[in-house]
Amino acid sequence: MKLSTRTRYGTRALLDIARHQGDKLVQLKDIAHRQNISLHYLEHIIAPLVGAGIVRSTRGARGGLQLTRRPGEIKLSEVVQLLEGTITPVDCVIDPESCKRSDFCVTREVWGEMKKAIDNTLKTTTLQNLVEREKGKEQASGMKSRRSR
Amino acid sequence: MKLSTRTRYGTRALLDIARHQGDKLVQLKDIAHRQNISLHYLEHIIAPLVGAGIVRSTRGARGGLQLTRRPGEIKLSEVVQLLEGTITPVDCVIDPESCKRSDFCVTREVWGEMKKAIDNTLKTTTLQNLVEREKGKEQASGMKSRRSR
DNA sequence: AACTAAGTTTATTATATTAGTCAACATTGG
DNA sequence: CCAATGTTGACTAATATAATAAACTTAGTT
Repeated sequence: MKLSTRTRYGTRALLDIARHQGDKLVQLKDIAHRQNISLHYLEHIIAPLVGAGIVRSTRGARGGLQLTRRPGEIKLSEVVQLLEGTITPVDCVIDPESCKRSDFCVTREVWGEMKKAIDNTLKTTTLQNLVEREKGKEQASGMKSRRSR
Repeated sequence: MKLSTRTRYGTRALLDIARHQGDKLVQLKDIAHRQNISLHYLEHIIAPLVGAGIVRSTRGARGGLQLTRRPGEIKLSEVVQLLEGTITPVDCVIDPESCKRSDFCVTREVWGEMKKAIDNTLKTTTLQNLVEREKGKEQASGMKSRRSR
């Protein structure tokens, strides 16, 4: 019952883009460095996000990545779907045909409820939420060690 | 993000015991047959449940298995914990030391909420709930095809 | 005591998934 | 053109999962 690193890294990469968006494009290289993820691996992770149109990539010098929608309009459920595929404790929950017992199996029902609980968490969180949390955290820790600006 | 078959088979095995408990002990062989699970594999799955004392096994002729508590007192969260270990989308949620970013990582918070949602589902379901659901289902399907008793 | 129906334990194997690396390639700004 | 940057596909290593097999132990039954 683990999320793959694809999903975890990918989510962090998107959050990183959201936070560093400005005039310039955000470069993979920099994301990799800031997030401490292998550049090569990150390339593979970003690919499906670009493919799905959640991220736009610009090649060549001064190229880089940018989000195509506002962070508040990107739900984690969508991100996870793209990187992890449909999340489910068991296949039969999304594909009853995959098990003969589906019709009468009650454990299947519980796993279905589990999936719903998960989906609900992801559906109600956007990249914007994450950005705000991060800002909040930075401020909180900054107040302890530094003088206020 | 899948549950292992251990957990799924194990849950079904417990449900099977709960439903077939009576004067006689429930035999592994019969569970394996009814649930369509390899006997050998089932042995491995039952072991930790016996070890944890949720199930008592009696050896020898006429031996078999029985629950040590009433089904209403066995939560799925406990069963899953024994078979799957602690369920978590990412290790850092239960062990902050496992990642340097734990202190300031906001994706970690979301995965934590996901875990909570999962735990909550499992905490609120008992074997007894499953037994009742199963009985309900059988009755419902019986009404269509058979005359009532 | 011998027999036998269980459950127990340990090894082994096959397969799938995941994580990660490497290298060649394509595009574009300057 | 050429240097910076993203794209793609092939490949590998490590790990986890699922399942099977076989030898072993225990405890009723006769």
